This record gives sequence, structure tokens and C-alpha cells, in this order.
Amino acid sequence: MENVLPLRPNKIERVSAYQSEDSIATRSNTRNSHRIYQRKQVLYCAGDVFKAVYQLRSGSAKASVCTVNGDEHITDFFYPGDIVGVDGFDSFVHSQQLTFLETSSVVCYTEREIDSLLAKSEAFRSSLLRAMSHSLVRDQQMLLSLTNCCSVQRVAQFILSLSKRFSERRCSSVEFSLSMTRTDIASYIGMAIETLSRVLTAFQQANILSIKHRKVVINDLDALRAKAKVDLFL
Amino acid sequence: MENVLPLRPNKIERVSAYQSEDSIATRSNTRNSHRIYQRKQVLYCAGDVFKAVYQLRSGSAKASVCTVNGDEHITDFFYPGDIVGVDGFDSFVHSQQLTFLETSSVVCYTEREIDSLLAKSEAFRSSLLRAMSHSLVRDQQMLLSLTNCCSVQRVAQFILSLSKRFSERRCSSVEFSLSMTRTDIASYIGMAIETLSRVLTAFQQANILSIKHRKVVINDLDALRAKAKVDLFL
DNA sequence: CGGCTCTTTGACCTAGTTCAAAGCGCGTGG
DNA sequence: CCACGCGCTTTGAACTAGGTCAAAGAGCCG
Repeated sequence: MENVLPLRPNKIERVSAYQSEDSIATRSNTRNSHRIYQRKQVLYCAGDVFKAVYQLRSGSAKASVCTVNGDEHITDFFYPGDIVGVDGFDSFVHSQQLTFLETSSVVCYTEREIDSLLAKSEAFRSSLLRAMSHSLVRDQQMLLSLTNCCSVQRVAQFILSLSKRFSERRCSSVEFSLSMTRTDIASYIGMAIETLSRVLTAFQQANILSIKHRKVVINDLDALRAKAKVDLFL
Repeated sequence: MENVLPLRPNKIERVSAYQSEDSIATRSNTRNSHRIYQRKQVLYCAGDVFKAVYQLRSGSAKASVCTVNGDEHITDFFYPGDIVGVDGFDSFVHSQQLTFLETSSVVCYTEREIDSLLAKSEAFRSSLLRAMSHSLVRDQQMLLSLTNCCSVQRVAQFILSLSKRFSERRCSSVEFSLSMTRTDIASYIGMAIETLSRVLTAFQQANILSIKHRKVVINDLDALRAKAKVDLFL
């Protein structure tokens, strides 16, 4: 059961570099239930009554909301160690939908468990607060990126953020595969899929990276970092 | 001291409709310190060591970060009852700067106080989680708005969100004054100040609202709501 | 009154969207 | 094993929303 590991290579459950992994996940062995989900399966929908938060143990997932036009907008991607479902604390209804991008496992923490853990454990308190605070900071960076950066910068920042997340999880930071489609990425970073495609081909032509199918190899991390900032000379 | 009340009319400290007001602020009478700040004063800067979170009792404030170009980008506005400073939980350093927009008072909760309150009080736990979760949901809505909505929609949504916040605080939802500049607003909703100005004059010409200086009067709430959604007929 | 800051308005221009079509990898079924 | 269809991706060409630049109002304060 633990070995259902898809696209990505290593035993990601073991990885503990990610801040919130230790303090939340180690508590899970006894009473918390693991569950396995397949690609495209949905953990919760927008409007579902909030019952629990979850920590991703392996795989990956996307959070999305429905726009007025009826299409899906991606609000976040999640990797092992990440906590999902905290949007439900607000009004006890989930505001988003969570969909798995590949075979994944999660640990479930019911609202009651969270409350009692918060009461008992200082480690849990600081860990949950940090995780939520981290999301807030990430969201703010995203907002900044959307309002102040051009498409080239946003794409570069997105790739770099993935790279960072993989390295935090002790996976390669320069060679990884995307579990999401171009459409998902374009939605997340707020541009047309065609624009994303054009930027990616430009990066490949500049030998900054190569993408075959879903497999990304970053050839020139410094150049990519430069692209992520302001292009003064273009 | 309590009566230092600027631009906005009513005794805002008394307002308790806002969800997190009761459970956090009522605890403040005994041991927590009130502080008064003037317009343009700064509560904390990006990079400051995290020591406490604060609840705004009166007045208003803006959160901002510095862009690569050196100019300020507004990430959020705050009104009485709102909790600020939770960005510091992440890495124990504030990621943003908080600046007051008018004379304001805040209550301070040190990290230690928060931890002990979390351990002791179920009400406090749920209240803090809700407040943070609420911020997350708001950020996501903002992201959605930035990526999917045109300038007219974004401006309409911004005015409506202010209207909602004022009504939650038992102030008029159709007549209020802005404590922030056009530049702040434009930065927050991610457009050029000129675009914002044009949209506002368009709204005035359509008799949807009127703005004189900082004073906003919404004449046609339904029309404004219509503008906030997709303009199928334009 | 002069010098601020903030705001509005106009004219031009570009980054990125939209529309249309072709390419490509992959699974299925014959 | 190949052909077909399907989902995803790339590429091209035209269009436009909104940004940028420039300059003129309009409150405000010493």
C-alpha cells in the first residue's frame, strides 16, 4: 500500500526535510487513517462540509475553484508534507476543490483531533500555525507575481518554485516531472496556455531548460533565476 | 485615548459583528496592551523579527511588500477586528510591512500569550484558525480575480468588498470614505492608477456611484454587482 | 501665493489574448 | 501491428485591454 508510487522516483514518504512533515505526520501512525487516491479523484469539493484537514504523504494534488464562466481555475499545487483543507476552517465549508494529479496517499485529521492536538501539543500548535502562515506568505508572493511580473518572469518563477519544493523534499532540483498539465499551470500562473507554451519554447531555445512531455531538466539555473527577475535588458 | 477617531464616523471599537472580534478582543482588557498609531506610522517592517500578532481595534491599515523595482506593492487592507502579523508565524520574520492609513489602535498578543491561549481556550483556537483561514480564502479570491477578471470587474469587486466589510462592522455599506490613496488601491487590485481612475469615472458617468475626494457613495448597488461579474454585453 | 501630493484625462503602444489549425504521443480496437 | 481517435501541446496571425508617457487639474498646507 505504501509503495504505490507513481511518476516521481524516490520514496517520498520518507522525506522529512519539509518543515511540517515531522510534527504532524509522526503523530499519524496510531490513530490517523491513511487513504490512497488515484489520478483525477477528488478529496473534497467546493461547498462540501468541512470535516477534516489532510496531509499529503505521497503524490501530488491541485486545488481549484470554479470561475463565473464555469471553467476551473487552479489556486495551488500540493506535494508531500503539504497540508490541505485548511480553507474549511473559515466557514466550515470548503471553498475549493482538491483533485489528485497522480496516485497519492493522505493522512486525515478530523476537526476534533486537531482541536485536541492543539490543546495538548506545543509542537503541533506551532507547526499548524507555521503551515498556514506559510500558505499566506506564498499566496502573497503569488499576488505580487501576478500584478508585477510579465509572463516570462512568472513562468520562470513557477519552475523555480517547483525546483525549490522538490529540493526541500530531497528530490532533484534540476530534473523532475510535472504531474500537472500545461492547462493547469497556465491557469495557476494566470496566462493563456499559448503564452505559457511560447515562453517554454523560448526557454528551450535559450538552452535554459528542456521539456520533453512532462519531464523537465533545468540546464542553467542561474539564467532561469535571472529570467525570474526583471528583464532590464530585453 | 479611545476617542481618537479619524475619517470614519462611528465608534468602531464597539462594533462586534465581525467574527473574530469577540473571542480575541474581549480577552484583551486585562493584560494586553493597546497602542495608538498615527497615519503613515509603521507597526512592523518586512524582515522584522516576529514577536506578536495584533488585532486592529480602530482605524485602518495596509500591508505591503517591496517589489524588485523598489516600489511598494499593497497586499491587503485591514479594518477593525482584523488580525495582522500572522505572516510572521512562518519563519519568525515578518514578510510584509504594516502601515497605518489613519489614526488607529491595536491590541498586541505576544507569541507566548498566543500559545498559552491556544492551549487553554477552545474559543481562541477556533477563532484564530478561522481568521487565518479567512485570509487564505480571501487571498484565493484575489488570485482568481487577478487572473480572470478585467479591470472593470476588479474595481467593482474591490468597492463591493469594502462595502461588505463596512456592513459587517455595522457601518454604512453604501456610503463610506476611503482611507487609502488611489495608488494604494491600484497597486492592490493590480492595475495602473490611470486605469483605476478611468474605470471610476466610467462608474460615475453610469451613475453607479459617486466619488468626491475620498468619499464614496454607491448609488446603484445592483449595477455595481453586475459590473463585478462578467460583462457579457460590453 | 507657491509648492506640495494626489488625481484625472488624452494619445500612443505593447504584451498577451484569442482564434484557428496543425502536430504529436498514446491507448484502443480491429 | 497498424490505423484511428482523442487529449494535449505547439505555432502562426490578428486584435485589444490595459500600460506608459506626458501634461494638466485640484485640494491642501505652510
